[in-house]
Amino acid sequence: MTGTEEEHRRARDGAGGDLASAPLAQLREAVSHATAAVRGDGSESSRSLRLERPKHAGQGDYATNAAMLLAPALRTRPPKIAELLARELHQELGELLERTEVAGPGFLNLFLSDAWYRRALRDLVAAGERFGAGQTTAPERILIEFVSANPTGPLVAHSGRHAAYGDSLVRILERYGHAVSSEYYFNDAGSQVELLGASVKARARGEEVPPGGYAGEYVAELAAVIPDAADGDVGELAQTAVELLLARIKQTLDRYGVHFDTFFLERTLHEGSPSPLEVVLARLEEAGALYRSEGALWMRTTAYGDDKDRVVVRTGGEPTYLASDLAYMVNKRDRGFERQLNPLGADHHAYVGELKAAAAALLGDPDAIEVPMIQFVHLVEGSQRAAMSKRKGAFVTLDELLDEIGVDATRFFMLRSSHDRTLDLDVELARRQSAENPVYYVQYAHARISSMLRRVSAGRLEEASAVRSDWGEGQLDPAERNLIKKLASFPDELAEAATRRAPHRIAAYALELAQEFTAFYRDCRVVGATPEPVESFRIALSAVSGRMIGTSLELLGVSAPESM
RNA sequence: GCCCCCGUAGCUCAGUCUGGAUAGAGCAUCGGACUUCUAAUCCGGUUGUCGCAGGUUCGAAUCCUGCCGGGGGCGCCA
Repeated sequence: MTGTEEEHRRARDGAGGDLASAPLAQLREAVSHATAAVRGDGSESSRSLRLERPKHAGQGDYATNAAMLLAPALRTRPPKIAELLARELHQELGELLERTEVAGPGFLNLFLSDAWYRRALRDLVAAGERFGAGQTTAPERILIEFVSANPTGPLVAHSGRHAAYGDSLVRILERYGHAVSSEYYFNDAGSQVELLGASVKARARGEEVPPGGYAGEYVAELAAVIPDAADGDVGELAQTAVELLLARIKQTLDRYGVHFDTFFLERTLHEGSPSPLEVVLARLEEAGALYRSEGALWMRTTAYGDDKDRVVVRTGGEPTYLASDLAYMVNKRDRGFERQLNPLGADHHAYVGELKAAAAALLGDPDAIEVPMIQFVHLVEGSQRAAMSKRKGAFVTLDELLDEIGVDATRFFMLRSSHDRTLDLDVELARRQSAENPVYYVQYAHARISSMLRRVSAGRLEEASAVRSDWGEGQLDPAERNLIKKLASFPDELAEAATRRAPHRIAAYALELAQEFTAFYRDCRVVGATPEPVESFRIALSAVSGRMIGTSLELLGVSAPESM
């Protein structure tokens, strides 16, 4: 299957390999060929064969560990094998490879010629917007459901991490080549919503909210806004309150730049006869996955890998959250999504086992659903931990956070560290020293490129950005080479971010790219550089850099200003 | 008690999945650079028991085991 896809891809992009991931793909292919030649058979190269960027200067532009991997099979010392690889690579790459060097325990360090760099930039220009896009060899239809905060209050700061993570992942997965749809599961049924209605009514009457009810200031506001709340029916009050809160949540998300393809109402899983919920329970019943105990209906999730069985219908006849999720899971699959992503807060981690078991039972594969754990955000005020708990309504809303530090800084901070790590966000620092935020550094690099290119005439820019190879013969500056290498690594970074569901990789990349560009800007005159081919080369390099910084920021949902 | 995540520079974090060479950024701090291709920038200095201890390996921040510390969770809440 992937074989024919691969062939198709080659046919489409020509013999030079996939343009969208060139030029590193070409280099990797050359190493792969050389490895096969040295091994003496035509077999596929080892998956762990790597082409990496050495950490230290003087160790080449790229290095491969291929010799060390081949050593056991060939029963030869790695340095010896590296020599053989070097010979093959020189033959394959010709003038593109300046020299090689065997080093350390058996690394083969590759020093690429300026011809290779010029060709790399030419490929980057030719790939244009497609660079790094559509790399996956196995496109999937993916539904990612995220935030899904209960409509019982405004979004809190922590939801901002979920929203930024999910939205960025949508963008990353789409660019990687998947068909992605985003969804907000809106829990508008059940006891929590009922309780909200009761809380609103109590507030309208000037009474204390019921035990376990919602005491936040927004409840009083709702009570004031809804007509006749003091005498209203609790169920109707709840619906009205939920609608108002949903509108507010949507408004916040909109401001945050997060857009959902669908808002899915839980209520619909309970409507109709038989309802989707009843259908899925009947199906599980038939499969012998349900049993009755202590007055409740249980699902035998332990038969599907969970560590304990779970209640699906309570003693009182009310379905649990899991029951709705079972029906929801089937609904998603019936809409054609073969993979479901469902990032959850770390406080829900105990729920993962149930979801995996449900996927095993209903979708035939526990991995049809993935549940990335989003760790908490601690808002810090200087050295004090700000109150993030929902207790007594004392929390920081996402809107308040956006008021404080802005959309771009919030999104960047939320995304720049790994989602499975707790995040300390110092609001005071972000507010007071916003000019030193990394996000501004990246944006500034983008604005600077835009400004610089505005000085170049349209014709000149077009000419420089056309695919050409007459960029001169002079020696490139190290900063130019480093910048090109950073640009060339984008497809790998995108692949990493997509397959690991890790948007923070893109944030790190954006920062590194901005740094490399700034170093280039410092060391190399662009506009007015002489001779003409050098200026042309540098204009093209700047234009590609600007586009890649813009693309990276777009994947994060952060704006890329033309001027600052 | 059991389960999950985390522990890397004074602070905030990359790097861990897939072991590789002298462990990286930003902030902070000290010194320097604005007649500029935008100084929201740049240059230079300082900064490490990769929580601890074993193990596997030619090689461990990375893999395995145990422990310590922080956070979260543990049948009819979501």
